[in-house]
Amino acid sequence: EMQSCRFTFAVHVMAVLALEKADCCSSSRLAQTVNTNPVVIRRLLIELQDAGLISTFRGPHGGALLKRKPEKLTLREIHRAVDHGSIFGTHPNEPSQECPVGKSIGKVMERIQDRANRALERELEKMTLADVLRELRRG
Amino acid sequence: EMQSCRFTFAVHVMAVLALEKADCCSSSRLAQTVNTNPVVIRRLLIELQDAGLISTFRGPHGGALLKRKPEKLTLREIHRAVDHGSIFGTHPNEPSQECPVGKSIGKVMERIQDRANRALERELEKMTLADVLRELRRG
DNA sequence: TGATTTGTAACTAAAATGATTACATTTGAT
DNA sequence: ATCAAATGTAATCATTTTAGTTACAAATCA
Repeated sequence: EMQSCRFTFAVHVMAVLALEKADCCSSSRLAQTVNTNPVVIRRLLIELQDAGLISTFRGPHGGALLKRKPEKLTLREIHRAVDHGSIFGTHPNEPSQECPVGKSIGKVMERIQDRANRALERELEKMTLADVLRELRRG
Repeated sequence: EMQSCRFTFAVHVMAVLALEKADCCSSSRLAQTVNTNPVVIRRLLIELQDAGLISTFRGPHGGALLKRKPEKLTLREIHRAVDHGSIFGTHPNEPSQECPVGKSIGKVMERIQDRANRALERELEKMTLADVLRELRRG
């Protein structure tokens, strides 16, 4: 099903930034550890910055900095920053309005989506970036 | 992000089958209400059948039949039948093994995935096809 | 002034996804 | 037996999504 690695990339990047602490980390260095292109990283950093999770700086010794303690940063926040949209897709073509199911399934699926999304976010909210660092240390 | 409408299609189809009760429903009729091609529906029906949720029959007056009471059929079962895979994608290219984060991030993300998936399934398990029918009736 | 880095646009390549066509197979009715 | 209706299934197409890439202007600091 849906396969975007944006959230995975974002968690990876945030973990590196957390380890660097006060040292700016350039998109090139981040791209190296993630093994992708710096522009892909920069696009991600912009969204993390818009969400208030990091700051970025231009010029020599520029790069990205974590704005908050890892203990106070949940995976839900990272997820919301980079992964909009919802878990399932909706009907690409409008279903038949003559059929009682087709007529109302849209609204019903919307509610199911909401519940599923909230359940996902509740779970992600239980995990912090500090938890990720802890597990990384354990290998 | 990920956008497959297979789960939405499946819930739609199952709701129609539930309303039809003992009458077989052909892939063409289902395709009409979903507004897609019969083959798309047939491929879906095969997976629902493999999961034991419906039976299909060939020949004239053939089609699909619900195998279980809607009250005893959770959305989780429908989801598992048609939507394998996981919520987020993983690194498309192996991250740098020199970086402590790159080295272990795979395992860590796997655990996060597991937790997220389980949370999603727990929520879907709380909803039955009968609940969907009830909401459809309310409009 | 020059080196370094972000921000951003434009484009490419690959993968995923639904839609479509075609046809063999099964089944039931006449 | 034959015919019509339906599934099962392979092959292909078109669209969309996604990551990756190139290029360059803008900012920043030494």
